[in-house]
Amino acid sequence: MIHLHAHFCHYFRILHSAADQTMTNALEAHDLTGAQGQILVYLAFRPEPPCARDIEEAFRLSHPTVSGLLDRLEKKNFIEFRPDDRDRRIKRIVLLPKGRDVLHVMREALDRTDHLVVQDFTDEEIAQFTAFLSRAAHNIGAGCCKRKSKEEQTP
Amino acid sequence: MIHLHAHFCHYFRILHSAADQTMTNALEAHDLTGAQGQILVYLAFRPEPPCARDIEEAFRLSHPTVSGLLDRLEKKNFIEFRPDDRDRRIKRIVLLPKGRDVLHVMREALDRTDHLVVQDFTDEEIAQFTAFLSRAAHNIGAGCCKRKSKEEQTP
DNA sequence: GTATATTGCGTAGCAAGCTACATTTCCGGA
DNA sequence: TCCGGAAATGTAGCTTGCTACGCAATATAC
Repeated sequence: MIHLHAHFCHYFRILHSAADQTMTNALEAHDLTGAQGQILVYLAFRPEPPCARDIEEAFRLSHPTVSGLLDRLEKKNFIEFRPDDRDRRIKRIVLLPKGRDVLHVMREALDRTDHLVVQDFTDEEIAQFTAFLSRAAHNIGAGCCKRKSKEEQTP
Repeated sequence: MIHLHAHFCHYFRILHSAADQTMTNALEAHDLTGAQGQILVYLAFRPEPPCARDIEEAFRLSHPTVSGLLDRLEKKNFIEFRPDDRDRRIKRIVLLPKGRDVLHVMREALDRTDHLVVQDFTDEEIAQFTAFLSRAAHNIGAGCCKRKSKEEQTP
């Protein structure tokens, strides 16, 4: 197939779509999608239960998107919401045992997908590719966030 | 922001989402989205009006996705459908003047987005990054297509 | 202390991706 | 010729992404 359309956004869409489907297929048996699984991994990594806002920043997603993901995860009993003691606006998101049980499946799926992507890369090429992706993400993301992230507030 | 989630699928999602939004913002004044605009560019590049199936293969999209995109483009009069003389199953997709008029805007938006992504890359780094993306797309796409593409049929 | 701004979340409505299934048309083999 | 499989498209229904709006609670300014 000849691509005169080999712009970056073309590659990004194809890679995202294929990686996402690979993840989703791997998790199908557990009634999870790729996006939902990634949220669970994030929850496990956080020492304290985060709120929806934290997830929005970590994944650079809008809050209705995160809200929908969390609603579906709650309906399926992977997580639950817990009110915050100090701030009644906040709902803390708590990983439930059912969510914890699928973490290893998630991590395996992430690793296997990564491996598939760079299956014929040398270690050095993987490092270069990762560095390029990180720089590109920074380039395209710089200034796109409507709101400063909590860490870089300059009052 | 520290990312313990720096898996490839994480980068791919962020890059796709940001590139797509950049494109969509650039085209907002023309009542087009990024995905719709890319279809128009593809139509202009084809010597003969293609059918929906061709677009599905070129963009690696499912046919309901393409069907929806084309429906919206038709409603907005960027394209029209023309029946094929020989095969009554096929609807040829014809770029209308209104569609042709926005091509330069589209191409500029694509180029500007590309430039944004690699704004601090050297020419050699751009070439390497592109090569990596192409290899990754091949790696993750190999075998993912339910159907052989027309070119590589081995009867 | 009160008025205003900011923040966190909810919801409506849309686009774009998917699977699964149905329908029409074409093609090829018996 | 006819019948069954393949191919192109249509449609239903889901997830995931978005913007734009509204509301309640907190934080800040005066």
